[in-house]
Amino acid sequence: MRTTKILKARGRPRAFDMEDALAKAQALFRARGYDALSVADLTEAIGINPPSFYSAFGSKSALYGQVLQRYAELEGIDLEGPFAAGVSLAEGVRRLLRQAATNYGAGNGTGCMVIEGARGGVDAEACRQARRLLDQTHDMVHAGVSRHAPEQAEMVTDYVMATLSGLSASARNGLSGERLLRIADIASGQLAQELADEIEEKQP
Amino acid sequence: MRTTKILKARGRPRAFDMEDALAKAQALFRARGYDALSVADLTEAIGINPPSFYSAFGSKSALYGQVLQRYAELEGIDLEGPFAAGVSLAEGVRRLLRQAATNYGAGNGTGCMVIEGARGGVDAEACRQARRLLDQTHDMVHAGVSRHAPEQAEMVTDYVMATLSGLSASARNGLSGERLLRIADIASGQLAQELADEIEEKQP
DNA sequence: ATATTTTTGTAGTGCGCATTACAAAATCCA
DNA sequence: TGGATTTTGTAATGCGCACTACAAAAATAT
Repeated sequence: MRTTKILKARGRPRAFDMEDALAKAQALFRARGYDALSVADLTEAIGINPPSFYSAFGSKSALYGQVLQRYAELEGIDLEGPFAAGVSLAEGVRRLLRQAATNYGAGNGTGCMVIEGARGGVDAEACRQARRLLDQTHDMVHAGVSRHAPEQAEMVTDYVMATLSGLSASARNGLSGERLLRIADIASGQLAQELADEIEEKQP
Repeated sequence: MRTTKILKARGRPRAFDMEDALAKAQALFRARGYDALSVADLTEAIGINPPSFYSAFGSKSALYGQVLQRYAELEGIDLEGPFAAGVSLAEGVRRLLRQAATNYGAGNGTGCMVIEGARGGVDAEACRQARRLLDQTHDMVHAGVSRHAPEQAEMVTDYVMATLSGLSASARNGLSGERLLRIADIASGQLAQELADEIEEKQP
């Protein structure tokens, strides 16, 4: 709708494009992380001065939160499809991990913004903001796994989240999309075997 | 030997214990990372003033390098045993990952100091120092794997390094040693399956 | 036209950081 | 005892950071 922008618009109009600014901030935060990116870096990249920055975004931390949300919406991986009805758990995990590998590999060595942000550094509040999103991801994976294998949900979720972290770290270490996909394939193949063994034990 | 300390010792003697100071610095750097730990934090923890700090360690970065080395020697995982003769590749990887899980879990939510340090943040030089050690680890894993399966060495090494990163991240997320071990078991089981499949394909 | 509202540019603010100048103190060597 | 050497404590230094005071500028509302 954007009624705010079109219908009203009192006062002096903004001299820069908001979407462009958010896109640039997202790319910078994703590449360098919260702590290593200064407000001066941001204002220079956007092409504005500090007062415009604070008037538009409130604070560095607030912009980071907005950008994290934007990243999750625009570039986050699909957590519903892989656990939909008609897809086995092993196959769902395989799809999830392959999707992550492709996604992280396409980021040009940046990995996942949420996972890397949640690892934290100097600013505790920024870390918390990323953690909130990562916790949401964790809960959605847990919910999806629970529908197939409630008793092993914690174990499988632990494994999936650890593998996502490993993929993101490997992406940041410069691994190609192909090599990331190979990691995802090994990781998901192993899980199929593990799940098959468990079923065997319970239904001999 | 410590000849330097006992035989010579000109000038005013040091008023603090060097080993204690290094141990404290190691614990702090491991828990908080390089950027989030200030020299003021360090001097306060050790119980000295800045001039003593710089006289003893040179700089924050130099102390970090020394402490990283110390960590690798004292708490690093064994990269030789798992790839020794008489141990299959799958079993070697299983031992390596279980060792890492136990090690990272014992760190009280700190994960691996080298892996986390290499992820970087604000200070590029500190990141490079950790990276150097992580590259050494990578090369040793690669060499160990190569002796068993030279053609798949890159793939297996990628997988092992990614899993180590995932375990370290999971440890920092607060997972218990038990849950980390379960992740390590699934991950090593998955690789064993993959390796078995490859052999099947080549010797049908 | 005038008042109102919002953004803009210039030029700062205070704070925490790693690091250091300096002189007194504590040891060894002659 | 006196000179050499190193560490110590006090107290700074300069720098980069997130953030802001202020007034001019650019739009709408009446």
